[in-house]
Amino acid sequence: MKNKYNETADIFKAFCDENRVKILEMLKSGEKCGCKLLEELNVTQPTLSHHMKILCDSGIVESRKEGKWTHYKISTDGREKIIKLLKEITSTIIDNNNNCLG
Amino acid sequence: MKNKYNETADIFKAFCDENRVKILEMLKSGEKCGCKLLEELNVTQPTLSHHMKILCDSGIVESRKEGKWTHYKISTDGREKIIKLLKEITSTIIDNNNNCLG
DNA sequence: AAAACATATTGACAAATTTCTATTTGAAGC
DNA sequence: GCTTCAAATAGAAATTTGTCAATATGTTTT
Repeated sequence: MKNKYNETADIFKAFCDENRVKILEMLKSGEKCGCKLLEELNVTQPTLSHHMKILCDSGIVESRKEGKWTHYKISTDGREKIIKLLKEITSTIIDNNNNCLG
Repeated sequence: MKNKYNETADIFKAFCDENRVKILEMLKSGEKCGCKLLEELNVTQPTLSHHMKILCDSGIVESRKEGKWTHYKISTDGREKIIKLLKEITSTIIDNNNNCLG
């Protein structure tokens, strides 16, 4: 059964694997297709596909199909939501106003 | 071998377990001792101890020993660092200025 | 239609993580 | 010193996750 704690946990799973953090770094410079990402990672294609699914499901990455390619990029919208979520789950009654911590 | 990707991944592991998210929620209202947290979670004491170690190691929680009790609270400092880290690893060349998205 | 390429899915296995029981450490009170 | 309580550690079992090989799906090109 799914609950909000679980859903939050699943979102942050995007950031708790070494290869997924590497993928995010590769996407810093902009949109890239799967085959390009695959070249720079020491994993097989199905493994990459698995990681891309987790990244997309969490909302931090969005994909765009174009012919036989899938292009991935960091989602500005997803990013904002996740930053907001992190602020929420770590806020306290003393500092629960989701300040800009810069 | 440890690298920066790994270290980042370890930090976000704090947020990718249901029970740890619950613990953070319990700490929203302020400092609590381990035995208090234990009352509200359906886990054994060694399991709680394990989760508290992961939370403290990531920097999001800090502990204070007082007699036989250990008091835990969300670390304002750790929180700021992790929010900053999340912004960094999800920033792009278009939006790499770590804006306040709050 | 067939071949080539990019990606997704399936199923199996290995590694990591979560959880427990049992035990240990350390502090407080009798 | 002994008991009690809080927390940590060790070791084992169960579950989840990451990975691969094999295969399937879907698109483009010949």
